[in-house]
Order: sequence, then C-alpha cells, then structure tokens
Amino acid sequence: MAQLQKCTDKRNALVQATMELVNNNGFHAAPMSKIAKMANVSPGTIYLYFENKQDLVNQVYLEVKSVFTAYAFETYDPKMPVEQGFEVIWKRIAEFKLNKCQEAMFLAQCDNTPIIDEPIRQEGIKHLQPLLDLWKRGKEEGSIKPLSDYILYAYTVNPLSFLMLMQQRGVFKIGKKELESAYLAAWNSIKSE
Amino acid sequence: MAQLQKCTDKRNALVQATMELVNNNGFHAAPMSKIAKMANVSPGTIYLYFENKQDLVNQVYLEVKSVFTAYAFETYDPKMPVEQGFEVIWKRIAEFKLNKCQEAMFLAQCDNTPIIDEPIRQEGIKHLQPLLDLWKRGKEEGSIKPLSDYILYAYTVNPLSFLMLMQQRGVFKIGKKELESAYLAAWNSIKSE
DNA sequence: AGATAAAAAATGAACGTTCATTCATTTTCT
DNA sequence: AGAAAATGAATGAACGTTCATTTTTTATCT
Repeated sequence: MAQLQKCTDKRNALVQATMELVNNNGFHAAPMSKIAKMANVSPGTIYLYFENKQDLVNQVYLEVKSVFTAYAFETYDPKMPVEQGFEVIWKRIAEFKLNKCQEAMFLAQCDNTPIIDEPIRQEGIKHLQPLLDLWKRGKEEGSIKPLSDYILYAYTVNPLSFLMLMQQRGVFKIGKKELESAYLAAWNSIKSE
Repeated sequence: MAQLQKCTDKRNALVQATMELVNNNGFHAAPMSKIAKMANVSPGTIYLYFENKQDLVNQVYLEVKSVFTAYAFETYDPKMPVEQGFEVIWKRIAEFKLNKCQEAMFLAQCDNTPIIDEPIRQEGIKHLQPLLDLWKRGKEEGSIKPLSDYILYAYTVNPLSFLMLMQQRGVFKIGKKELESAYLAAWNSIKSE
C-alpha cells in the first residue's frame, strides 16, 4: 500500500461515506460498492487508500476518535482547578456528542460491538489521558471520590452517549437547561462528600 | 409459518447460538449456517421457527429484553418507598447486567446499532414502565430531581451497561465494594437537593 | 400392545444473489 | 511522454433462503 501523495479529498469522502452508511445501515449492510458510490469513487479506488474493509473501518475509528479527544481537550488547561477543568472538558464532550452526531454515533457503535479490532480500540483510548490525569489530581486533593476511572467514566461521560442516541432517534431533545442539569448530575455522582 | 407444537428446545438453542455468535463476531459475521451448526440444527430448520434472519434477531431481542425486565422488577413492590424501590430495582439490574453477560452484551449491541427494526425496539422498551412510574412518584413527592426520564436513565441504568462491557473485556472487575459505590453514584446523581 | 398409515418436523444439497477484492485498461497529472 | 491515480468489469467465495426428500412423531385400527 504505497502512500498516495495528494487527494486527501477522496480519502475524506470515503471516511465520511463509511460513517454514514455504518450509522444508517449497520456494518453488515454497508458494502464496499455502496461506500464507493456514496463517495463518488470506484470500488477499486478504496483499495488504493485502505488495505481492505476491516482496515477501512479501523482507520475511520482511529481518526474519528482522535478528532473527538482533540475537541474535548481544546479549551482545557492542566493548570485549571479540578472542578473547573472537569466542567470545561465535560461540556466540550457534551457539545461534540450532541452536535457532531455522525461522529458520535459511529463511535458508540464501534465501542459496543466487535467490529473494531481490539488492539485498534486500545489505541483509540490512549488519547483520553488528560482526563485520567485530571481525575487522579482530583482524587489526590480529595475533591473527587476515590473511585475507579471506569466508574467515573461510566457516570460522567457515558450518559452523554445515551442521550446523544436518544436525541438522534428523535425521542428526546436536549437544550441549554437539560445540559446544565445533566452536568450537575455528572458532577454530583463523582464529587467528594 | 405454522406454529410448531413442541421442541421449544431447538428454538432455545437457536436463540442461544444467535446471541453467542452476534456477541463474539458481530451481526455481519454471524451467518445462518454457523448459527445452525452451533445450535446442532440444519440451516433449513431455522426457517421453521423464524421467517428470516431479521426476524430471528428481532425475536431474540424481544425475548432477552423481557427476561431482563422481568428480572429487574422481580423483587420490587410498587408500595415500597421511592428510595428503597429504586435501590431494589437498581441492584437487580446491576446483578443481571454483571452476571448474565451474554444477555446484557447482546442487548447493548442491539441498543447501539441499527440491527433491530425500530418498531421492535419500541416494543422492547414498554416493559420498563414500572421504573418510569417509580420515578414519576419520586418527582411528585420531591425525592427525585424533576428531570426527563431519559436523563434519569442515562445516569443510573446506562452506566451499568458500560461497566458490564468493561468487565466483559477484562479491563475492570466490579466487586461488592465497587457495586455499592456505583449505587451511591447513581442515587446521588438523581436524588433531590 | 403391535402394526400401519398419515401428518409433522427436520434435513442438507442446490439456487440465485451479493459481496470483497483484483487487475488489465484508461484517465489524469507532472 | 512517462508516472501516478483511478476505473469498473471480472472472479471466486460466501451468504440467505428454498424445497424435494428423509426422518420422526402421532393417530388409527386390529
């Protein structure tokens, strides 16, 4: 798979088409031929950019995951106090999950199914380190309950995935007020005392 | 599709095999031929019990969902005080999600992908009514925050799905102590004041 | 009870389709 | 003109589903 020099356009179109089809139809009903058609590209072209279908979906996952974490930490500064830092990160994550639905849905599907190879998934998690560091700091100074990172994640970040899905399916709409309540619920579940 | 009279055994074996294969390989890599083999049945036999592959997975979903809710409410009595009722239900749900991994994983996958037809999914949700009634009571008496049911679900039940997955993937183990912490986090996120 | 026939259930090879992937050819860029 | 990129028809494998046949169960009669 020789590195192609330009035309990151076609690659992006393929990434976008893969997300859209997997979101709407599921992995099992997202054939290469349709992905190609949606990206305005010939089926054969996909194999200039990706090894095969599994590699395609792996790469899309990694790319979307790193866009997500970059977005999450964009306005965060490790010098912030714990509570403020948490609020900043949480609200960026919420903004991402609720506005970039396409990307968030794709991640949710990948994280809850075996379609992504396990080593690739592990790699996608690494970018989350700043949040884990913040939690470590919070636990040390006593502002955050001394719980496993998995529990902290389950009660603060994961609920947003569920709310995103419900919004996407049209049964629930989250506005400014609901977002503030949701943030409080998140903070209340992990803050000390 | 005439009703078959006996041999609910074969049907159960098919349900079990479908869950196992979809959990381990994903829907796209769970062909009818493998499902049949795992259930010790001929491929043709599947079509005596189910219309087609979509119907098979729909029915498995409905069946597992109703086993789940039956389990959740088994020890609950609507006459219980709100906080006690919530604790009873929450802990049953936790028990189910953490012990019946096969079933819980399958539900998580179905709820986060488009593999289940939307009307069928809607039907599966109906059995959750007792919990919604409890929350209504809690909001009216002021013991539970006046939040949307979706937010309450996101912060109390959904985290368990995430923790179940992490336990299943071997990166996290939830014991008696963690379970108690998790319950407190859940209750803290939705209790009033 | 045992024998026999009719009905029900189960089988698995066969069918038509669709899929991922390849590669000889064409198009676009340098 | 030469190299790089893109094409899309062709290929073989795998899939969901069917149905003519076989096996098992049930019902009936001696």
